[in-house]
Amino acid sequence: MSTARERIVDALERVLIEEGPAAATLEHVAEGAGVSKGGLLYHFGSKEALFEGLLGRLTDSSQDPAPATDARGAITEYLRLSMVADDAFSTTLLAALRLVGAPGVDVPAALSAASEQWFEQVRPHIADPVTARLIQLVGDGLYLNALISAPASPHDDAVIARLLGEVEPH
Amino acid sequence: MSTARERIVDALERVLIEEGPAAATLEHVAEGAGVSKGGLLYHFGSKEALFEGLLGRLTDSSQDPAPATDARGAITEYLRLSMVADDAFSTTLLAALRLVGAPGVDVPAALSAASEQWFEQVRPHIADPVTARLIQLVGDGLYLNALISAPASPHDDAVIARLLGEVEPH
DNA sequence: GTCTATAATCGGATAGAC
DNA sequence: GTCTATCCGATTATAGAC
Repeated sequence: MSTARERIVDALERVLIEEGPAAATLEHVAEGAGVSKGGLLYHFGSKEALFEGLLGRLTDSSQDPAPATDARGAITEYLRLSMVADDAFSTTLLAALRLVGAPGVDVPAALSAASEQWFEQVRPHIADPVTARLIQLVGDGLYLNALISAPASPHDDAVIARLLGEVEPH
Repeated sequence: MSTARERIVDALERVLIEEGPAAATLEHVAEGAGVSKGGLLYHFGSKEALFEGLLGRLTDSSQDPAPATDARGAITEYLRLSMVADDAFSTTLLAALRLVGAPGVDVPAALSAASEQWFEQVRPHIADPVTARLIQLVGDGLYLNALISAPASPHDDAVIARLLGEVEPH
């Protein structure tokens, strides 16, 4: 059974992604979590603290250990998660992206650190640093597309295949 | 001399990028443009209309004709603008990115359309559609990095150089 | 730990003078 | 075209009961 704190952050993510930052009021988030505004404020003493709760989750889940496989597996998983963006980490990340510019919390710093941490799970598998950066940027590009709900391109799979070819030439 | 409407949208962009969406109140934007709240509301009848003013500018500037050069030149310019993000189009685009999720305006649709329009200036120079999509995704990745104020990687130049090599092999 | 008031502030929008 | 004054709803946060 999940704690009230977790349910509240879950609700915050949902509201941010589905209804936007303006809808992320204390009352509305509380309602989504099945508690009252007062109940929410017991767990998070202010709106700022609530947002920091989300950033804390972002930091935590970016440190989740990778299923540690071979290079192809790691890279495929990295890019495919950026593409479909339906796992826990992607959800938290996309929610945090909608918080960029919120007052009192340093969202960019948390996002930079988290995405860097997350990419550290693939980097060891790639010898060439330029190839590594290329793959990271493509992952970031896929997240930007998810942020603006852009449809996937029919060539995305081929792009991933080509990148895989670059780590295991010929 | 710029019109009042233009100065107001200029101020909106500045506030969105430097202080975030929450600071983009009618009064604060009006102050940045050197007019009163009432003055702003004469030009844009509501906050929604103000935001649509920004999206309109995004649509317009994404149709600016490219300086039409060769493939290398077009692609270099495309990626370098995404990287430094200090031109008019990038400023408008980064401001609009902070508006994602705002009520009453379809920011994702405007952003998708604009970024697609913008990329149309390079696509004709690239024969292979997979390479084209790869370059587009890298450009998007660079914009995401600009959105979260992430420092440029020392390998970004090499990434661009490699992509240029893919359109003119050997 | 969770709830129901209530206080205090802020933001969007209207009306009307100039 | 631009301003000031004002209204009204929404939102954050506090106080205190249960």
